[in-house]
Amino acid sequence: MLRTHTCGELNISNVGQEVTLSGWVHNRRDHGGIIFIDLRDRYGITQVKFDPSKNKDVWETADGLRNEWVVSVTGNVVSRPENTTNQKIKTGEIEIEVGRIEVLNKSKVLPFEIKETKSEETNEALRLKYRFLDLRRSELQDLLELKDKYIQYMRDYFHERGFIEVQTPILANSSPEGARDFLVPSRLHPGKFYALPQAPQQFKQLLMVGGVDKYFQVAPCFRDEDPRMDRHYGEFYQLDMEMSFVGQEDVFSVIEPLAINLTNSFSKKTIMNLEEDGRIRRIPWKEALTTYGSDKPDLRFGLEIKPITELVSDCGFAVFKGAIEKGGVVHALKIDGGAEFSRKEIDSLTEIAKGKGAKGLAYISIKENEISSPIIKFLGDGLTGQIIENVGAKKGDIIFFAADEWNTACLSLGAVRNECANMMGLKDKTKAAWCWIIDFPMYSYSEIEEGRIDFEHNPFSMPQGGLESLENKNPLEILAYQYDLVINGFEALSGAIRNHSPEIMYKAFEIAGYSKEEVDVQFGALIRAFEYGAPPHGGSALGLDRVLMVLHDLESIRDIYAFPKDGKGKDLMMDSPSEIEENQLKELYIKNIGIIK
RNA sequence: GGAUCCGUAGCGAAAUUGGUUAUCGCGCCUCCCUGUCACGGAGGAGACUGCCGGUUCGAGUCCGGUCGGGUCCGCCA
Repeated sequence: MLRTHTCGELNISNVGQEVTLSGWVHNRRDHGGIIFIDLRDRYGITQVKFDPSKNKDVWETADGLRNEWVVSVTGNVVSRPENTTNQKIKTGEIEIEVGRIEVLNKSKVLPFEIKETKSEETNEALRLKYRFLDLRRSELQDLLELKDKYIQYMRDYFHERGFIEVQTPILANSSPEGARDFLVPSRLHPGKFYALPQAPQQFKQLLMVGGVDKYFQVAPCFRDEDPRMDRHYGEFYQLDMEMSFVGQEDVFSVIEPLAINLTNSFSKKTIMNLEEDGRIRRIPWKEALTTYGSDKPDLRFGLEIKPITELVSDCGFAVFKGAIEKGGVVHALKIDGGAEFSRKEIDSLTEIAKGKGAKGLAYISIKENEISSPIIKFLGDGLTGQIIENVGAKKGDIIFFAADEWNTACLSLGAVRNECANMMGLKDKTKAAWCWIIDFPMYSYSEIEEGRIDFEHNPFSMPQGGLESLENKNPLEILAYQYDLVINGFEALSGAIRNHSPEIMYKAFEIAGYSKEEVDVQFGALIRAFEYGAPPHGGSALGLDRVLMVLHDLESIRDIYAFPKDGKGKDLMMDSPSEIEENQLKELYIKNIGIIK
């Protein structure tokens, strides 16, 4: 018998029973005579004691134990003497008087301490190399359990609503749009390759054509792009879903309660910012960019941006005037209490604005006794006063300005807004601010090729107004039934009502410069399927690792993977990626693997 | 591809800004200790200060390069 109970469950009601516990030696306290061991497993810690006067042999074994050895002990549960209970642990009222002990395995001295330390206090590369030790921390165990609970909740949620979970292929096709693919050489078809799916996008749409009208999947997705703090390298999971015969609001009505329930059930955050009817706020993409300078705004704080193009259209400041004459805009961002920013802080904000393409960062700082600004002399006192009044600034505030093309003005002030919130501590960790971003544009100008038009987000979305819009409107003004769900400045979910009509599909691609033949080659399966009675459909994909990270304020998305890759895409524990044998390549009909520098 | 920060015993940090033998806590080893729970006490081992080069009478400290790691930009339909 390796165990009859776990180390977390015994209490005063078990006194008198003989039990067997198995686990790791968490800590050992040797008093010369009596020895205490804290025995640990996933469920908790129980103190076991060894008294030399009662059982010398067992005591001698205990004398030789070291941290992280694995032992099994059998003994009686006894209540602790008065004044020796430990309130800090669940089992602190009792202890085990050991009658029999077996050492199940020994352990080398650990490369880092897991007892009484927080994971972030240890070098992360070392933690990742010894992930199996890091996982022994209750911190990480709790996160694995939490993730399990989220996934369980999601699965139940969708099943209750008539969805079925369907597995889509992992060996799929390379897709021309989007992220870099992971390629898998085919042995049966020399010279051809599979690709790991970046998302089950096309498969789930094909399921809709196949009559599976409510699909979901906890879906693995693979993208070969550089990682970030909120983006795990290579592989991640999405809660993917798709429904037939729905419009945008139908999808929202499935997702909204889920987002709200997950927040309330599993996180300590309070949801703020809901509409009066309890719905999550919907913000058109254009408004989000203008007002918050981002398509994933953090709405835990205000700091709204205001266009003042008309107010300053005739001013004497060449930078403002020049931008407006070229068709650009002037936006103003008031930071309450920002007049206290130092020169150095303003310089660093300027760098942030420049990083988003701004040429500089003009400001008006309203100090106690004076207005300090490098641009007042150009604006004049009168216009300065009007601007201050227009943006509602008061003593102690600072106003930042962006004068540029609309896009650059938005994004640069958005970055400044975000950094100011950091500097002023406005990102309240106890709050969760969800919002929908809707009405994404269908197209935008290509950044690669001057004058060319590209899909702004993805080619599968239905343009608002359908074929008529595509035929009659300026492509840059066509909106898509495309939406994101945002929490605290992070994109949690992305989705769309899809384009299910071959005719509209060809036209949409034609505008982005694809011929009918190219569409047939690259998206042949989908188009062909749509020719056989595709139902209208739409759905979404939620980045579940990222949502957990945000709702639980984790330092890194790596924390919620049992075995994460490091920031360079390596698994330090398994030492992958690794070199392979020559004959493995041969089997795949691949020769001359050389690195092109 | 670019920017930026970091690298000192097994782990976490310090070294008075270029000055003796590189310090402290935890961990490890030995001994003592019968009610602790981050037990306590005494002693001990353990470092080519990431690596290579330079400046200097003298470098953990300054400079150049390189390797490794974190974060950000690009990228992520």
